[in-house]
Amino acid sequence: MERVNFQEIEKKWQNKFSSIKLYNKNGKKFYCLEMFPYPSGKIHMGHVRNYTIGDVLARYKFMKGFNVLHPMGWDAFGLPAENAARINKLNPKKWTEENIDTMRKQLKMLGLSIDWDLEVSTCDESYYRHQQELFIDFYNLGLVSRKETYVNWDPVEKSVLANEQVINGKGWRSNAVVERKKLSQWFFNITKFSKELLDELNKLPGWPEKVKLMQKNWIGESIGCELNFEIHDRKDNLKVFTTRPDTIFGASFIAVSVDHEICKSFQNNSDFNNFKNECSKIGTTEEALANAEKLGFFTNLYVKHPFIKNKKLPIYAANFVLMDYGNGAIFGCPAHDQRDFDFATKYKLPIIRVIKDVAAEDKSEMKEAFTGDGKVINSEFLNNLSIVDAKKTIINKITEKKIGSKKILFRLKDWGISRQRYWGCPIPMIYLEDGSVVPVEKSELPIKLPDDVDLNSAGNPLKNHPNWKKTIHKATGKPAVRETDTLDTFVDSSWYFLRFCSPNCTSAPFETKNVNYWMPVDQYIGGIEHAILHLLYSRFFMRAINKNNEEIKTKEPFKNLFTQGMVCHETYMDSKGSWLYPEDVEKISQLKTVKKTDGSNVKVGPSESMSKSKKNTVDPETMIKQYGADSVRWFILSDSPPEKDVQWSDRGVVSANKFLQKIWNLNYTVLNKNNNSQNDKQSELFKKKIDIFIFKIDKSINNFQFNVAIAQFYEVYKFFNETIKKNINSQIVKECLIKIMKLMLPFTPHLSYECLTNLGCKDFNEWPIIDKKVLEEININMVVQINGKTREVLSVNKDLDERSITSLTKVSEKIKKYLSNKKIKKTIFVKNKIINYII
RNA sequence: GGGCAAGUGGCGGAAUUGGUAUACGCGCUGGUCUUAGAAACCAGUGCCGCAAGGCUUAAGAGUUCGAGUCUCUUCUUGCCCA
Repeated sequence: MERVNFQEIEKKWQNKFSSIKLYNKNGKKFYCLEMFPYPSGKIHMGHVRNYTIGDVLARYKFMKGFNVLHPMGWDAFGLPAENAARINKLNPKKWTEENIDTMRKQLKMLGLSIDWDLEVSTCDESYYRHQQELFIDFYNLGLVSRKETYVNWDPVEKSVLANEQVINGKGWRSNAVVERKKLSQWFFNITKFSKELLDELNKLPGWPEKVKLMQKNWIGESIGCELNFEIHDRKDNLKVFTTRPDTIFGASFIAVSVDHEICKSFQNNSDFNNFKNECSKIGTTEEALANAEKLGFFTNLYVKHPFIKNKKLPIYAANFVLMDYGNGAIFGCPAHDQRDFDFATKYKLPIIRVIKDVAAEDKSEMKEAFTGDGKVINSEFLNNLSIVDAKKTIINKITEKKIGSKKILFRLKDWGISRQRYWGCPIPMIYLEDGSVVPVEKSELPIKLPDDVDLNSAGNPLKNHPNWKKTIHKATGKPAVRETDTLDTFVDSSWYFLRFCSPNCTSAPFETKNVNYWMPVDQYIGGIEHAILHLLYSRFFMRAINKNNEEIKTKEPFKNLFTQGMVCHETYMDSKGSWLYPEDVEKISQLKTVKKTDGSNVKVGPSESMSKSKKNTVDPETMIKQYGADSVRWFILSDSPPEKDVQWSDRGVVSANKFLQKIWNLNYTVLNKNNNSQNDKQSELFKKKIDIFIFKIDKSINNFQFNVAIAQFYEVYKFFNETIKKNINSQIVKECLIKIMKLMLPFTPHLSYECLTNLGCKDFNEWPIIDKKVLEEININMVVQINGKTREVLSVNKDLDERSITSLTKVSEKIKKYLSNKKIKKTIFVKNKIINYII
């Protein structure tokens, strides 16, 4: 047996290329992009899977003649660098750059076809200066604003926390009780595009339905109307938003948020303040609101019902109405909204049914709100209408009476981009002495981050810096103060795909010509966890850039999206309840797993997504060193469909390695065989079968069914192995093997390069072309059924008609047995598939 | 609570989209080789049955000549939103 040293050939081929170019100048363009990584230290198996999928596709498209752009970069700003720098007492830039060097080296070990000459890093001045330019452009377009909002404030760290950094109401690091604090923040006005971002999801057939649905729900369009209620005995109105104007005749109260203007008169009322405090304890998530007991505070005020004379509705401040949705005021229709129902029951308010359930008899007393479809009742001019028609009618009436109008509300909020952090892109704005805020002149860009910051004190390091924020307003020469907040790192990743089109352009973020050539990204590949924010922000950015530069033709950045599954591994726990790394345990039998150090029993847990906290991780570099990059690539694609989770197993990678070893052996055998036989018939059949394999594998790759493609390679191997033993001309076997090694090239580039070189192949990068006619010529299997049950399979020529098939089945022993003395009532014949006799 | 997926051997999973269910891999069983093990190779492996044959895609019903695939009901699991 001829053995191959994978590490050796991988090194050899990796040394040949510093970066791999997949450009076919005359081919159609194909922009293949995987979500760029955060340089956290080392690559993990998730990266291996993501980038292997992308690499297979990029190499495949290149071999098919496409002009392929396949770049890589680093999402290099972010909080972990600041934390790591604080612990290790070094500069975040240094920490980040060291990680990038490590990870670039590791990615190269995987043999990815990346054009490293295009590499960008978002923490480089050469990148973020252009981001500052874009920020100023967006500002000038009216897409940036400054607003006061509530934030999670950590009083110890003196910093804003993201929602996920608040654990049980406490700061994740300081453990201090998080406060709600009103802060002035910068926003991108993404809501200006709400409608467009929602509607144009329809223009993305290449996106998973699931992701589109998630975005749709996130944007959350509600069509309803605004309605002004006249406050009784007062001159002013109360503006209410509702999605159910059809239930207006069932209204029995008004509920407003405790922050509503109307409540201001209760500022000094201790009962009200107690109530308000109670409300704030519930929290603000809608889940908490839905589950909490509905509480109200009666304001002693009433509104007039707009359609029922002399009817008054009481106004309550209620804990389930939020100020930041609609106008912070609703009308309550207890019969048809569960929250309103609960509230009305508690405060003994009338429950008036206005929608009749068509499917069921209405009982006299309601036990819960009815929210289904039905016909309108008890509603004067709306009676007997469907809900849809009633909505239209009532909105027209409201508009006619000039007491309101149709209104569409979105759940989507503007994108808050201010972060009180050091390691991010400085926001290029300055505060003048007169209190005004202006962008810096573009000629002053980049606004660089200082190197000498103190990360150990509480608060924003840039704000604490002795002189960084002090500057001069260029136009007036007067002193000014810089914005000390930095941009959310989602901003960095919202346009990096444009920068890749011209990464060295110094005069602008990108060259329009190049962007118009390469964009949109033809295939974007990444994790489902970015289904909403990153992808939505990027879609917003593309639209904003469109507004800024009318020559840009692309509106949707990602034409096709693929979301790969996670990499999972079993978990191991010792008798003390501590997690163990896979390399620290040994499987003795199916039932027994022990700790390597002391032989004690280990509890094996279910396979879960790899995470550092559960130590169920496997280090890619170790695996590559042990089995070779091609084996790791092969295994990560072989076991599961790429969109589903895959379970990492050592057995699996070992078997991948064994198979590639067999392929090497097969190459060796074929190279050393000399058979000059001229058995044309057998050779032709062999060639045809190989062509069919090529057709199938090509199709599987095209459909992202890499696991199926790999299964087919196993079949090809079996077929080759059997064939070699037969009397077939060696030259023909060799030609066919070259074709198969080319098909494997996107999966196992190193092995394929090496084998193809040995086989004397000159055109590595040309995908084998098959004779489509062979697909027609080859025999097919005809299934013969009696009463729908398969009784015989006949190998017959393609396209035989029913009569010829019948004459064949008549002589089949198996079929004769069933048909003797029976009358055939009916025959179903499907060409090239089945014939079914009903007896 | 709402929405969306998905349920196929001991396990990961195939199935040309309504036409041979269980491809391919793992594991397991037996064999060859070997002092032994590993590796490699050969054979077997859904269930019942000695066999002929019958049964089988979470459970149940329906449409159809024919259902893993379509429809309905139920159950279970996963994800997302609340």
